[in-house]
Amino acid sequence: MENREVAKLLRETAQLLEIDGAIVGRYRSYEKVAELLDSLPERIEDVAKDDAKLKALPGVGEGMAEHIHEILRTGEYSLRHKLLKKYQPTILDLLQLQSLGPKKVALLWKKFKVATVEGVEKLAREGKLREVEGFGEKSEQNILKAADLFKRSAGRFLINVADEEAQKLCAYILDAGEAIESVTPAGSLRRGKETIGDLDLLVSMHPSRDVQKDVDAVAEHILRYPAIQQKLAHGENKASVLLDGGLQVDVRLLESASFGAALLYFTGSKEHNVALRGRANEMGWTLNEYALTSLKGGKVAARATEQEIYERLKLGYIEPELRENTGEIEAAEMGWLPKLVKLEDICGDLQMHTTASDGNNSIEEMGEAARKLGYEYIALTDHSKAVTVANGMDEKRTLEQIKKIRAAQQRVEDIRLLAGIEVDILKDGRLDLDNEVLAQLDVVVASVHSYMNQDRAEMTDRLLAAIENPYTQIIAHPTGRLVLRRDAFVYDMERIFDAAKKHGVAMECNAYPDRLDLKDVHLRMAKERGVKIVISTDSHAAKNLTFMKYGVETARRGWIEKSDVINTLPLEQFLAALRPKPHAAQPKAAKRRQARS
DNA sequence: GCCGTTTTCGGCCCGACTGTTTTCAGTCG
Repeated sequence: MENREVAKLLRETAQLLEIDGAIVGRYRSYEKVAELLDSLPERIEDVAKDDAKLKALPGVGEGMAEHIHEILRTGEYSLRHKLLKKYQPTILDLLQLQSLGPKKVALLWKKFKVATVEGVEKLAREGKLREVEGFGEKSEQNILKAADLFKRSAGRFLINVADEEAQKLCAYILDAGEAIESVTPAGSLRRGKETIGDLDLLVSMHPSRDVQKDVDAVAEHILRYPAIQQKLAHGENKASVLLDGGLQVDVRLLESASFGAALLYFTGSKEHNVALRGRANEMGWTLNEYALTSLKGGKVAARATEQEIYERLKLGYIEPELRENTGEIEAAEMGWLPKLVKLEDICGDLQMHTTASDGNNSIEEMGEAARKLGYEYIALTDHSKAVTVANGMDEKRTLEQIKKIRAAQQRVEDIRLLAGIEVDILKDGRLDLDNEVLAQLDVVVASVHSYMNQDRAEMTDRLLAAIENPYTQIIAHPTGRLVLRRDAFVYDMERIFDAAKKHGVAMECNAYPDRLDLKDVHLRMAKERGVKIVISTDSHAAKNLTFMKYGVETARRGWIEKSDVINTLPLEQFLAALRPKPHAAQPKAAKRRQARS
């Protein structure tokens, strides 16, 4: 059983317990363990084999360990099952509705025995909800809106979608005038998370004689943004709107004096903030979105920048991508924070497609676009023949493509065009092209595009075979997942990483926003096992080359440093870092040196 | 249900906003 499946059962149990009226601590303990599992790099199934190891996890005691054992043994958790029977399996849907939380869901159940979105919607339409204490006419309207949204969208967006909306809206807000100091996206977008639920924008206002007047003017300007579908809320210093695409945006207006505290608070993650506040308390401070202040006397210690708040908490500056409470606070305390890889460290892009298979641009066009991004080299890696839908190349066409790339090199200056391939890993782990052809390529990227539902053992063997093939240099999008659309392949990742390390095969962090594969926790695992990483865009058009930034952000979330990523190396060093080809002719100079000695 | 160099019982992060109230509970992030 996968960690997220176990986490889901525990999280749902927490929600059901809260509806059931359990005391706050009891359901919090389930939530905490669910959060832990979501970020745990090891498989909980493996951890649980050793009961002492399981109980050593923070928040897992005698009782919780027993529950986890039960879930792993039976695939279900009896308390969750019992509660779902007591209510209805659909009752959890109601919590998805804005303005409905566990207390109100419990009330609705008590009064109407209702447990479906449709049921609540009907009651709201008939004006019956207002009979319940705590509900009124306005609540009915809100629930009707929320039910509508629930039906229309799952509610999460790919990072590039949110990023593009954020850039447009930030530029618009800046037009409001001189009162604005800066507009900064916070939240999960700033942390580089693979999907974004809603957008948090912080608008910092210059100090002035009448800040409130400025704030009101800016808020009015924001509410006139043309792409607003619906206004959700509008308070003294906050506006929430729904954009046409369905993305919710929360804009907060604040004075520049407390910008650091606000940025820290609204960047999150929630778990990171909780831990920081706990640490603040222990040190005699209290931390909120306005400032770090002393518990006694309320004296402000820091608020203008994140740096000074971390400093007062005796921590190094923690990059937003690390703020998930998965060890970054301890690392910051010890001075062990990684020096994360940056976009400008990247010297080349190692996976992209041209019109030879399913890309939209020619070799030259890709080369020219990459040169403009300042790269020193790229690998052109079209598909191999097994991917017929993508017009994959057979041996003959691959050899022709190599010639075309060599010829294009004559016409494109200031960037090295490496002849590559994205060769398919067949069902049994063999590669889709003959060794004689693979031997002539500069870069061999291998990946899975078929039989994605193989069981754990088969898929493990298949990938192991591919890694053991002496021509494989990079495994692309290693888990095959599609963000929001398809789950990752199931295989023994630790064995795969160990094999990759042993054979010098690099694992890709695919920067394409629909993939982001390897993902953050797997990258961290790979790094810990000493596996080389490459970050590539998998571009199918020249304009996709800019997706690199999402790959870099994902790598940063995985604690990846420049030295972990081989395409941060200049060309010659990069080529030397790739797995050496079998029987590769030694350079003449090396041969002479050998002869002399 | 977990946890503890103040605690083995009593607390579990904190504040704004909303919509309901007429002083506040619930939701949200």
